[in-house]
Amino acid sequence: MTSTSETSARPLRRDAARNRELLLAAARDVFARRGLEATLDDVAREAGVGVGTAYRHFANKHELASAVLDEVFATMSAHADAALADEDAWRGLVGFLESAMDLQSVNRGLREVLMSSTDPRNLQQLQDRLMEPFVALVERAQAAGEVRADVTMADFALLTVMLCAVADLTEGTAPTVWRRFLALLLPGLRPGGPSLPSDGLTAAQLTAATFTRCQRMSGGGPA
Amino acid sequence: MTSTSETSARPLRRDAARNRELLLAAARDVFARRGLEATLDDVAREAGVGVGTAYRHFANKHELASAVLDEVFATMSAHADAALADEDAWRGLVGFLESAMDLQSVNRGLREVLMSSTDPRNLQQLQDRLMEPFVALVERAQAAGEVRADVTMADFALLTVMLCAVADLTEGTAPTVWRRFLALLLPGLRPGGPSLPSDGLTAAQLTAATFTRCQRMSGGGPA
Amino acid sequence: MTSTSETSARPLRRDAARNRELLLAAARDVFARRGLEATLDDVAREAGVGVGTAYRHFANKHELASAVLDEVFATMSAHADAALADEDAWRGLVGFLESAMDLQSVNRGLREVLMSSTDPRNLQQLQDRLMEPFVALVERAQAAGEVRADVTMADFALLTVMLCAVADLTEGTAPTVWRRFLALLLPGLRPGGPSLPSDGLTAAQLTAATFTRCQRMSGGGPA
Amino acid sequence: MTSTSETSARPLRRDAARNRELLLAAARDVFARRGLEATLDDVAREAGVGVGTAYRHFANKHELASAVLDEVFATMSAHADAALADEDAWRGLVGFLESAMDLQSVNRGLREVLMSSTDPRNLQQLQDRLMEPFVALVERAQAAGEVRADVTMADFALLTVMLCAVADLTEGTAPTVWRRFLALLLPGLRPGGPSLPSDGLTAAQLTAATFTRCQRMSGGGPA
DNA sequence: TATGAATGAGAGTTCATTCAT
DNA sequence: AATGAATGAACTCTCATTCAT
Repeated sequence: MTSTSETSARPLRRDAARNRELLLAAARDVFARRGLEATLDDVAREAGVGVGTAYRHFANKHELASAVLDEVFATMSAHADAALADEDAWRGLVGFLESAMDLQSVNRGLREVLMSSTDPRNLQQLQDRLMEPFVALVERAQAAGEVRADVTMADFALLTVMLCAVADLTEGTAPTVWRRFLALLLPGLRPGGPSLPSDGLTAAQLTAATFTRCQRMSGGGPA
Repeated sequence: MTSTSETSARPLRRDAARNRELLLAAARDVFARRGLEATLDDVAREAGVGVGTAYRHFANKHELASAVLDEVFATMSAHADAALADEDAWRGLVGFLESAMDLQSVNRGLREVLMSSTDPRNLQQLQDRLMEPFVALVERAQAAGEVRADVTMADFALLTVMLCAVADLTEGTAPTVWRRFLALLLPGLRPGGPSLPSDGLTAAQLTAATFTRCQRMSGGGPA
Repeated sequence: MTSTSETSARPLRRDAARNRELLLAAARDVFARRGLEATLDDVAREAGVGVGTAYRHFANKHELASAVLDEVFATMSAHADAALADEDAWRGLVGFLESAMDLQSVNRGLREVLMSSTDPRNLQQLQDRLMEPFVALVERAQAAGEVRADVTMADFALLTVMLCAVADLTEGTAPTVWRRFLALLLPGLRPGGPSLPSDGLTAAQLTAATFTRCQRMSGGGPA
Repeated sequence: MTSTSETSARPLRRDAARNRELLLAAARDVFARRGLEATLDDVAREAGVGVGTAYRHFANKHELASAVLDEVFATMSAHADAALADEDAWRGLVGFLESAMDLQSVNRGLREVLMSSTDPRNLQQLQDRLMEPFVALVERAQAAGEVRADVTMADFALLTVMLCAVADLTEGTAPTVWRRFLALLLPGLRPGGPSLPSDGLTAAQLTAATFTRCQRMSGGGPA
């Protein structure tokens, strides 16, 4: 479930996979607690290995962070899929948002990517795996008349970004207040409300927005 | 109008106060455009003075940023005061939120403090000057039956934080979408809605929340 | 004479020019003795300043090395100009080659650039300043019937490269043997010898050759 | 023919000698193409074995390079021997030089050792196997009156070093120009020319020269 | 008082070599 | 005997802050 990307035809490594796991675990922890600006040395130390080891497993800090975040995105995608299985379109959508926020509210690094849109690669994940079921959830809810027609998928995406901001600020003191704001936001998305100003973002605009900002991590980006 | 907080009994010096203004102007611009991670060298260069001069006027980068942000907070306070002059409690409150967001949506550094709650000092500003009329606005609106009773001033504060997150992401591509989400959020704060989960933050909690996170700027905080 | 590039309209820096000189002196020494792979930390230490200081004056190691080598190229150009003043075309040419080798034979870093053709920028120097009088020297000697017609300027350039190889090997033990090989090479370049195999390089080919190899220094080149 | 120097009384082991061959083959290729700064990991990967295996067979990167270069030196020795079989002393000598350069012109690593005189060990090879017939070739040519008397074997050695410099620079663009310079150099070595400045190196000096420079490879020499 | 040069700790990354499996 | 993961010192470059001029 938590196992990592066995990307290519690599047969599997021996017990050195243990270190990879140690590193991923450390990265999960460190990046979640201290954000993505945490040092690779810190991660390595937390994992109990040398920095060089980190670089054996991951090309650079960015790759390690991506690996860790990919896992979360995968989990979120799974949740989105599961939400589609709910026969109640609205409940499915809301349930997904909550499950996504459950993850985001305890993961500072995750919030940072979502809020800062660091780089293409993560976005790829977001789009390829998550975007699809996410869009499906929204459109299904709209088709079912549970969500107003003039709302876009990007509205829901930005909704979680907003809740991230709340979670960011309140993680240490009131880690569940985001639920309050979710509750505040949802009614406005149901049909029947007053018309909304400032058109919602198209998917393309959302992508553009997330692409626009600081793509650098480790020197100058994916390199 | 443009003169800055000569907090204590310092009489004011010669035309070297001009440098202070130059620095503040540069800092306003640079921090607004590039965020607080901009270099003090950059600010000094933009101001046309040496870095040393910056350090003569401000203890460290943090202090300069604070000075600049204090101005904005002062402006926001003024807007809050003005909003209290509106006889319509709800319109006043909403008008204030919009004016605050007008400032925040074009000021990346400002958004960063608000979203990250860098340090005590800024908060002081927030509380001492802004908080009071802000609270008054909210309470007046509640007294007038325009805002539901179980909503706190912190809810409105976090509301702007959330919109900051939106503005952050869309500044380059759709700089006014935050209005859409403001419109989405406001109805829920009016009386008559369903009860809200997860108690709103008290003022103390809000303060605490903003205190909790990354106090470091320049090494490890105010030093 | 040894003063450095006052490139632009910079009025002149105060006594911090002293450190620049210290750095250049140290770089001259260190690069000449140990070659270009010497550490910037080493240069800084030798100069008695911190690394940061080095980076204040020079964007990167490459720039510092270039600055030092530019000086030498300038000196070589001056020698070439002086050689053109000699009314004896052949003596002028040979004198220039000897003076160039006098510099190269005691400067390992210089030899490395000449032999390895590190990067465009140095080449620019070589071409813009040195190439012109060098070509003039050669062509004048050819016009005077002192150099065979089928010899190109590149032949003389490569001739010094070859002597660099000798100097490289014998610097510590027999620092003047290169003169022996110069004496060995020169007769062949005079008119009347047997035809030479393998066409001489054109100027373009020479440039191409020097461009071809390892352009990286400090990560990935001039960046 | 392809088997390698089993120096001492080691009987020879099983088919794990195959790995040695794989490594040598890979090293031949990699060092020839990319020079001696190529990574041992690269060599191992090219060989299809682990780095550890490389370290089982060779004490360090240096040893592997030496082994590979020993082969080339052996080949060169063979060519020298063959050249001695030519009844024409001059033709034999020149033929040898050409055959040596044929090897050197396509082998960057080889040129690097010859030009940089990395360490004792290689030199041993050079002296023990190559030096002897080389000296014989030269002396025979001198005895035959084909080479001027004041020329030493070291002159011919340095001659090839010089051509290496040319080859180094022109490998990618004009891989045969070295022949031009060989042709340029040879006439000067025949009897009857003007006396040469700067005494030629003695064999001892040549050895000393090659010993003098950068003995470090892998930290600080053979370790 | 203003300047801007100097500092140096720290970040990301590489690679020869060692050693557990 | 073979593997290839682990190590960690070394290198280049950045930037907040100090201090000599």
